[in-house]
Amino acid sequence: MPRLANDLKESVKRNTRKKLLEAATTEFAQNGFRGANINHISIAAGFATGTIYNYFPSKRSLMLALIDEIGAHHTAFIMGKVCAESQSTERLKAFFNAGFQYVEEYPEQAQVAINAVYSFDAEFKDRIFQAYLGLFNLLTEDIIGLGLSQGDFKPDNADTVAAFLMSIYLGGSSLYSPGGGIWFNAEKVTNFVMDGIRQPES
Amino acid sequence: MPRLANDLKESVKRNTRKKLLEAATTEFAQNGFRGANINHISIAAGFATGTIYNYFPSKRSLMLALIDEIGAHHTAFIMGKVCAESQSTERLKAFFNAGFQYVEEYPEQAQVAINAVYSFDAEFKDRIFQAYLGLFNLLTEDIIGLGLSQGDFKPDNADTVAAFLMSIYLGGSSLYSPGGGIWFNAEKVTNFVMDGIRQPES
Amino acid sequence: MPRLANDLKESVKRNTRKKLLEAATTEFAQNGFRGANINHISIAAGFATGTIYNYFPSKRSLMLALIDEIGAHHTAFIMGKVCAESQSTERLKAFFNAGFQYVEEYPEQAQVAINAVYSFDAEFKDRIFQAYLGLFNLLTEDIIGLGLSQGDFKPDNADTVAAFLMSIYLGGSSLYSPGGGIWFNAEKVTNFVMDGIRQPES
Amino acid sequence: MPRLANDLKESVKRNTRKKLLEAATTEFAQNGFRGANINHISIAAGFATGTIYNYFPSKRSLMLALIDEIGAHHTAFIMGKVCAESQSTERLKAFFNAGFQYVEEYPEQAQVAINAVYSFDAEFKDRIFQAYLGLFNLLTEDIIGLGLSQGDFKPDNADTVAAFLMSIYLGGSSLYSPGGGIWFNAEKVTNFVMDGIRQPES
DNA sequence: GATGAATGAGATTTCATTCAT
DNA sequence: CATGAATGAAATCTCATTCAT
Repeated sequence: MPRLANDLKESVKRNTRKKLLEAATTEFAQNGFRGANINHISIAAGFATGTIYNYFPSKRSLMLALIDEIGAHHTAFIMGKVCAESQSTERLKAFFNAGFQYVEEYPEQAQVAINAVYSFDAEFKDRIFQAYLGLFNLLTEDIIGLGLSQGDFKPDNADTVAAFLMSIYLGGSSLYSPGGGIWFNAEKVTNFVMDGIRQPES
Repeated sequence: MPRLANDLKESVKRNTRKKLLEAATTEFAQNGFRGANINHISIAAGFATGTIYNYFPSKRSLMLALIDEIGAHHTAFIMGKVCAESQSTERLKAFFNAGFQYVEEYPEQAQVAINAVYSFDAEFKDRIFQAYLGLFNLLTEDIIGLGLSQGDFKPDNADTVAAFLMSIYLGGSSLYSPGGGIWFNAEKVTNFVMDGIRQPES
Repeated sequence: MPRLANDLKESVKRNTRKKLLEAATTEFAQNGFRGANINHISIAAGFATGTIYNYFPSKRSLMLALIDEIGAHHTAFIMGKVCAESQSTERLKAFFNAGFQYVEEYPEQAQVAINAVYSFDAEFKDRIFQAYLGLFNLLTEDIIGLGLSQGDFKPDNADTVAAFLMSIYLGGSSLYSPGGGIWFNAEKVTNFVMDGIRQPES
Repeated sequence: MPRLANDLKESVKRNTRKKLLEAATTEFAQNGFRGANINHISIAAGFATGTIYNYFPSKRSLMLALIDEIGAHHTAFIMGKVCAESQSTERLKAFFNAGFQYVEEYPEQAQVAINAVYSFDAEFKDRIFQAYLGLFNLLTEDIIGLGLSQGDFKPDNADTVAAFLMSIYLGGSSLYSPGGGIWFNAEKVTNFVMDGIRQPES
């Protein structure tokens, strides 16, 4: 077979997979895993009902793939903005800024991620934690760890602080409702948090 | 019909309803609303499948009733401990203490409440916010408002602060896993929060 | 609950189960396991599609239950006629007579049993062998064993002869086609077989 | 187009068809007609899913072609060995010998043939009987007929005896399990049968 | 009021077949 | 002629709800 034909097919497949994942994001965000209808996803993506099974062997595996996809996307989004800063304080601010911005720009992806975190399904929970390990490490090492070593933050266990900050991010994101904005803005949250962890100037 | 017989009947009905709600709590906590099986609930409560429909016209209305029940219970539990204190700072501490204690003592109720908060179902979301209005008011008026008027807390919008504190409570509770305890304890959270909202002594 | 109401319900259930198994026999006989349609079975039995799942948790378990049922029925049918005779030769004749008679009277049950024997499904194969163990023992002990001890049959390994006779029965039954009768009759088969296993008179 | 190119094309097509039939044999043997997956067959044969439809218009027609193929092969295999003998008794022995040998050497082909015999599908049943007509005739005329005319066999209706022998062959073959050999060997079966049909020496 | 057998719409998944490249 | 992505009808199974007893 000619090289071009092969390339074309690969690109068609990539495109179809992308469309399916996009449609799945919307469906899962609106209806949750159990409420989502696989056939609707295929149709919404512009295909016949069966097509999705050429790409994902089951509804469950589609969800897992989506978790991976979103975790990577979300992490990369925040990581990019955080790493542009060099001061720990600025990085923390960037973390919440980028984090809340992600929720506003990609509300459906955020919703799916939250679904997974609060899922009754152990596999989903495991997978989402895996998918966000990079983000957790970013927080632990490149923000809190840096702040501790730079003397910007009060001495404390980095993991505990990270868990706390993640839960603040999670709690804040959960309260986001499209159109209504987030109840409290990133600036405020950052200031608040900074008050709690800042090393008092002596 | 004699008065006593009527009373007995009423008491039997109340008891049946209570058992059904208890079984529903467990089922909903473990499987979520969509995953819950109405017939299993009835059986687990010690009745036949149809019995539940003598008390609740539908699965949905059962869920709504459960949300009301849990909201009232949860609010009363925290309110009792908070109002035993008179200082705003102590009240705030009591809020987180009682709050996390509730999650540990009634993990299934807490799980159902969290499910409802993160539900895709607008009606559930509305209802849970209604059910927790009392708790929100407690926070806004009897803790933060008091702290502001007592000069313990930095001037700020009470609602925003309340939303922030609720989201911290929510985030913390969500991370609770039975046996593992809560990732960060009430004391730590309270201290942290206090650092953020305390009026600096002049 | 009154005793009578309970009895009534039990009898209703037994009746429903029986109707479902009857309909299943016809459907499986005509279409095989894979070709059979569970919904058609329920409808043919006079119920809604879901009813069958109140009695059998899956299509597979329905098949297994049917195999058990047919095996017991088939074995009892032949055993009754065989044990009415006391001479080994007469018993052998009765075996083929009753065996072919069963195929003619219950062609669908026979077809389902044959399906199971030739199934690609290891579980079905195992189960049908279990279900016919009694018949195999009847042949081995109460016919061949008896014939050997009575000196009617040529000395040989009883199990091997039993397997051979079973395969003759199976082969003969398989060739049965409704309306066309069996290609060769029981008398002929018995005589034939007798020639092969009879102890020559000295 | 040059002659040679045409020949080449023809040979390629024959080869492709052969590979497809081989893969189909394995798939049908393992999973039966309904359980077989057409796409798997194409892939297993080393082609794309669609290729099989360039050779067979449907799954059903593939099965029918396979039945023809196997019938012819099976018949030729046995016929060759039988016709090497001239005595009816030796031919009968050769029939069972070759028959059981075929089952051992070509277990998948044998399995497909047996499937077809016991199929619920009238068309498959008809076709397999057509495909084995030659073998049946061989038995009727060149073995039993010969035995009768040579005075080796007891007078009887040749067709009935043939049907009986076929059913013995079928029963024996069905009991074959790879590795375990056939429950009773050709020698034994032949002796057994000979006892039944031999003309007693006067 | 309690019972539990029956209901049937709806969901996931399979796979023979098509057809544009 | 080969390819393989796409198709969509059909099948199994679930379960909230009903209703006669």
